[in-house]
Amino acid sequence: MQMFRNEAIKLLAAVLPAAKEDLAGELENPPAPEMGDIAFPCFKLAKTLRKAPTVIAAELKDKLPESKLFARIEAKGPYLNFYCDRALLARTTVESILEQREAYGRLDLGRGKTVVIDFSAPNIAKPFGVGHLRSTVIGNSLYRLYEALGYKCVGINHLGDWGTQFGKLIAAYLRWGVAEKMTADPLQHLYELYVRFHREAEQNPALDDEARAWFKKLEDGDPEATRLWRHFREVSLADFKRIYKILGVEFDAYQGESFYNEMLDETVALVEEMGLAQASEGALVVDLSAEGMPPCLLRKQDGATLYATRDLCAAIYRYNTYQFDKMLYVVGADQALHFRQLFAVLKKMGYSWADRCCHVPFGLIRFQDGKMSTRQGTLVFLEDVLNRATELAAGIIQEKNPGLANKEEVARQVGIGAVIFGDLSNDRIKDIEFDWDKVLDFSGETAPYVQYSHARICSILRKADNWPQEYDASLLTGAEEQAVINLLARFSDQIVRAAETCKPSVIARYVLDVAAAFNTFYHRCPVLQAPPDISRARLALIDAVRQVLVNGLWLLGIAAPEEM
RNA sequence: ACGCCUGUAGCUCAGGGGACAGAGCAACGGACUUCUAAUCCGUGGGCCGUAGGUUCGAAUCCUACCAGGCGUGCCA
Repeated sequence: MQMFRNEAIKLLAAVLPAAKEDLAGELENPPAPEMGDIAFPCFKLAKTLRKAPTVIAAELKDKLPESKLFARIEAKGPYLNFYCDRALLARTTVESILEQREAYGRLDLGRGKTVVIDFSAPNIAKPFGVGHLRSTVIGNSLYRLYEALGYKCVGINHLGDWGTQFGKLIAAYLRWGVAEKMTADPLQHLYELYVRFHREAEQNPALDDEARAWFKKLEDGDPEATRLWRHFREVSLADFKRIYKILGVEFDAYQGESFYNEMLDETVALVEEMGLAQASEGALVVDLSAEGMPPCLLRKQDGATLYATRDLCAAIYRYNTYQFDKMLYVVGADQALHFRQLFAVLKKMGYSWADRCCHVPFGLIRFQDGKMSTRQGTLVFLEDVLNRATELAAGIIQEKNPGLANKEEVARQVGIGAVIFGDLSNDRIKDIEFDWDKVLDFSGETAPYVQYSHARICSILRKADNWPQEYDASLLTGAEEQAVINLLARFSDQIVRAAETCKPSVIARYVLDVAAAFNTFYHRCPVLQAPPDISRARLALIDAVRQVLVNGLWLLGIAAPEEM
């Protein structure tokens, strides 16, 4: 498609005074196939040329030189519409997909550049809830998107393995902990203790002081506190890794908050040396009133550090380690102010790379009755969601395709794919109301819909076993075929847009569009029963669709089973 | 009180200056001797939160207001 766009720009530049780059920005995608493949609106020329846009479009049509890339170029009202040579578009698109395979859609815009992605970051000693799924799957998808554009990616899991909550947990464990439960199901027990702590602290505020004291002890290296912390961390991490394996998510580094403990004093000292820190109400803060923000707290009254301190330290450490060209923080929108403060402090410290740091916010998952809360014990465990989705998928397979060879594996892929897709298919900034019915709905705009389309293609290709792989894609000129090809040709554009906006939903929507166009084609155009030359061309086309679906689902972190 | 985000079909959401505003779900009506019906085709359904403004052109940009969510120094 880029080839056709460049040609259109070349033609226009030959008859218009405008620069090629400006023309490139003007080109649009027509809303309907009858209107061609590339459109050039003439409104803006009306002023400089002092003519009506419709007149300009008509005149341009007559003036434009011939091009063998376009079947025709027509003026439709104020638009100049370019109609690609359909046979040529079909050939170049299908052939390049089948040549490039897994690499189709990839670009090298980011060659030599590094992007650090901070994502998932679950809190140690708390179960992995559906809330943490968002950061995990969005971050994982962004990792793959940037990688597809040629960037070197560094995925960091900034585990919440330090902070006041450990004081609470230690206090709670020492009061109410039961060793047998801790051995049997450590995460469940820790969760119960955490919930109980918050419930009892409401009646008994002295508990909070006790927790703060334990955290201070932990920071000061108290052996008892350290031993418990280490144990909590160990059992949690083992559990998280199990879930990441189920989700197919990997990290280049697990550098949690505790990782920076030894560097904290140094960082705070640096801020102080720069004269940016000041005492306020017993705490140490960086004043940000000039930036119109509340101050950023670096030390509490008792001298203990805060979240912001460690994030500041982490940012500096990461720049020194990776010299990133971009750093993405995939963290909930409720922390927007924190990141604005963090970036403002970095800027005050004179780090020019502060502008390369970017908060990628997302909306909260909540219930009808409000926000999900670990403290109140209203958490929905991710694993329960994944298991129920998998069971449901297994049930449907049993009903529709009982002879399927690796049922459990496919049920996992479909169930988990549905959960991931449900999270990625809408704009990340929007809040999600958690609804079991919706999570467990496998029809319509869902991963199973896309996976099913893929499986259907695989089924046809299996039946066409040993087809000669010789085809003439220029025969693919039917409306359904062209609709599919038009989408396939625009895959790279969507990857770029998804990465630029940090919105995996762009790819999710795209993959749905491709699947929908394929399904329409499937119902109207026989593949195996068509005349031999058409049949071969259509086999090539559906193989291309299959490849784009696989590549697209990969970018979302979703598997594409060949049968389901 | 202030700041940020969101408001589009009954429900969940696409579209984020350009050609008649689109899907899915739900409802109703059709299509499985034919490549997997987790599918497809069709019908109905809209002051794009409200009011102004910018523009040749606004669901899209600006302002104000309304509604909801989130946040606003010792949680993360």
